[in-house]
Amino acid sequence: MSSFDDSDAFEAAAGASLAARAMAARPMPYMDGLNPAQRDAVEQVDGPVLMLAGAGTGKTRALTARIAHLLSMGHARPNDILAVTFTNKAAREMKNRVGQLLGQPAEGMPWLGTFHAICVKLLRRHAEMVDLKSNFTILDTDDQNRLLKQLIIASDIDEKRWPARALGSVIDGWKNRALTPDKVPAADHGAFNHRGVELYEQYQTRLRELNACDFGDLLLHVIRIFQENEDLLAQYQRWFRYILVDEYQDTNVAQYLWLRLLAAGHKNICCVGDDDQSIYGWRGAEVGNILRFEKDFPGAKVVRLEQNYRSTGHILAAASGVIEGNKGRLGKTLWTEGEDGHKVRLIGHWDGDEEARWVGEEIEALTTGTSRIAHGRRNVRSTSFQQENDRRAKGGGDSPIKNLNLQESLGGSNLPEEEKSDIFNTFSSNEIAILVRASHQMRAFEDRFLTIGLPYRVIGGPRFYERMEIRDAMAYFRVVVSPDDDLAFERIVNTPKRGLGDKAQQTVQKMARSNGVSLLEGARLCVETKAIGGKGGAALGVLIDGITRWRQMLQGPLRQVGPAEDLIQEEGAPSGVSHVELAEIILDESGYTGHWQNDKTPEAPGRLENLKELVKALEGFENLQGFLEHVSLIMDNESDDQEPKVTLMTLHAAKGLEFPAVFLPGWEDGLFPSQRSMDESGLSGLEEERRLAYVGITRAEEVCTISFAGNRRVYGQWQSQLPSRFIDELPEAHVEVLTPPGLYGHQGAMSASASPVEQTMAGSNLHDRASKADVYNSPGWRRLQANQGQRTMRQPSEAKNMTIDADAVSAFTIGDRVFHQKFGYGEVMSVEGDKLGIEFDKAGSKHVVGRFLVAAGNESGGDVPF
DNA sequence: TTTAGCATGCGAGAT
DNA sequence: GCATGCTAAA
Repeated sequence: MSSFDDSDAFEAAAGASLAARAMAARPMPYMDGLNPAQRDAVEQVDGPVLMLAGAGTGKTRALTARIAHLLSMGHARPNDILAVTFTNKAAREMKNRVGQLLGQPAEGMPWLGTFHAICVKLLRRHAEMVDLKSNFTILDTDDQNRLLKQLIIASDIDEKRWPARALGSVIDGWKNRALTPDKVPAADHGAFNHRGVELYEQYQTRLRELNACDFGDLLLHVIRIFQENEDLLAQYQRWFRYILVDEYQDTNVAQYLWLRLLAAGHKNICCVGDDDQSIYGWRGAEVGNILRFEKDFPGAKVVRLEQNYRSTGHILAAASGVIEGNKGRLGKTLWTEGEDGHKVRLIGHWDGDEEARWVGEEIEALTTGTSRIAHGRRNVRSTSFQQENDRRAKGGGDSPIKNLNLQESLGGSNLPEEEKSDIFNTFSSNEIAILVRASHQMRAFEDRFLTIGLPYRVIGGPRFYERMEIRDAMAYFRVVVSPDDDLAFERIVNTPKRGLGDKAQQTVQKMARSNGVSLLEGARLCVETKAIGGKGGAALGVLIDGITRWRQMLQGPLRQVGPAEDLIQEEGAPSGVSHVELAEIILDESGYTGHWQNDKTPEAPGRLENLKELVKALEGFENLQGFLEHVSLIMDNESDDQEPKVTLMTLHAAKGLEFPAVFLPGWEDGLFPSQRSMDESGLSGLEEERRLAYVGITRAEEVCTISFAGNRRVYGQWQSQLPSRFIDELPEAHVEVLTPPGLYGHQGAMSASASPVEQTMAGSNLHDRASKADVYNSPGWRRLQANQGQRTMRQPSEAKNMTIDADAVSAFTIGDRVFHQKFGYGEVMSVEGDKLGIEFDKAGSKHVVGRFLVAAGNESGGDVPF
């Protein structure tokens, strides 16, 4: 515990000078430019405060100003403040911005972080109170699933019918609700074929044996420690004199309990959030927490931030119109001093491909200034964009893995000068985002953008550390650092392939179990006793020798991993090998790098690239132990490429972001709102979807374009779609209905038979929906319907075939110059069916599927269907 | 033991 | 439509 006291003293000193500096310059400079509501939220220092911050109302600004205020007015020292966020990104951003307000980096805020990071810190100190050692490992979802799978199989349950993932989410659900196995209510006992609770219990036992915990445990263990040790809790209550919580609407029951315990004494808790942006119910968030705040904390002051600095009047009005459909809101009305701007644009398409094609064309129009919208674009909006850019330019962040996140996810910071100069006449690609409900919707857009050569980036998907190669590499590091890490050993023992299949691995398991040793030791015994012989045994022997050798190369006398701040690198490592070099050696000598070098699949170069990045990331750490300590909590996936690109992501991923131009495709009932959401959660599911719609619209600063398609392929099957009910809820006065020019009727008649699908499009449904809402009386809407009425001839499947034909491989012959999104320019060397052999200028020779290629230097022809 | 070929089933995804 | 995971063959 001594390190705790020491670091506090140090941090207090640092904080005092922070505050002094800020004060010396001018009293309360952080208040500059705050509106009255924001000031209110900043100045109400004591007692419970709920800051209801609508989208784009300067929430982070107010929150960081509040921290600056607490510090510089002497209410608190940096280590007196507990500030929790959900994501590392948010924590980083808050740190940076507090630092900026105070004129120097806010290094000394030890308790600003995510719920999980703070819990890790607490739990390392008090691990023994919950039967863990302070060097416990944190399992991620993947580890968790493998462990659960073992338990399921051991219990003689059919893993096919009852997959580990399902059990994992059941258990996570319980942990989100702070339910330990003994507290699971009877109503839930049927879960997982009535074996859920029993398996949950076994799982917890295994975790304790492995000296490990999962993400949920981080919170639950800390809660238990607090509940069982009044004195300790009281101590922390005194230490954390001021508590701030970001995105309070996303807290789950466990987080709520955790906060309530800590705030119980002084009640100086300031929660910031927006009930209208609660979109994470499916992962345990309880909107109820924010709705109940005033009951939970009697006498709470509620401040509403309603002045919006982001979006135009029409966009705000459209968003407000939609969200008003929800019941049980705390209620806010966003307003702006800015212009009304453009109305929200609405457009219908024949099918998903046409929607993607139209969006692609519209983006080209926006970026080249040929769109009507782009003309006369004024220099008004960009306060927020500008601020964001400034912040990023200064930023860099204090993250120890800088290399991986030089830029925030959108990469907007370092536009070349010429881009900046005309940014206000047209839109840069960086300023445009396409936000989809489900990630599979992205495919159509990716295909289209690759075809027309429009640069795009996808946000989301697997994070860096979730990638196979990263997890493999980390497993190697883990085995070297802690030889007892059986889960890691299992992962790497036959990766790359060493001829050690199920049977050999079972032999190792048995050997380890009967001797009561780790798998690594068990494997050693297997080799020594020739229990595993032949080729496999030899390879295993090589691996074990390698691990032993690498272990000796670890710097200094091996110390078990403790709290990160206790890890002090010792000078003059005996081996003379830095941990970065060691990492390279491990990956090389294990054959792992070679494995990917020999791999001919198109992903292999990317994976090698990722491994390089991983090694680079190590530079930011003192040693391997320190790296592993932090990595499961903080690695993220942000690339540092500078080229302006359109952003493609899910609505969920877009929360908290903003873009001058936003496309919201796929507004069709069943897709959005999602059928599954409504089936599972009924009205509350629908309301969450509606909040998602609200989040989507409010991401847009200037131009918001909603679209839907009449036909869509769902799991390979064509389905006719109805426009989303949320479209009916858009207030007419703020919507402009577009008809895509030249989109319809260019195909020519083919067959007169009208399928049910086409009748839907042509006939009553669209029309009924429109007239029922009595919204779309504009000429554009009528024209749209009329045009659709004429088009009774084209099968969706035929449309698709035509697209394929036009895109087809045969478009390329040997000798053609081509472009590939990932590998760049190259020349066609061979053609085999849909696979093309390409000699790339930079990336060497590869086999690529034809549809990922674009004819180079031929943008206008050949590659564009129709 | 590995891998090729077929059956299966599908949401959003921080920590 | 495609990724995942199993069974059959090499």
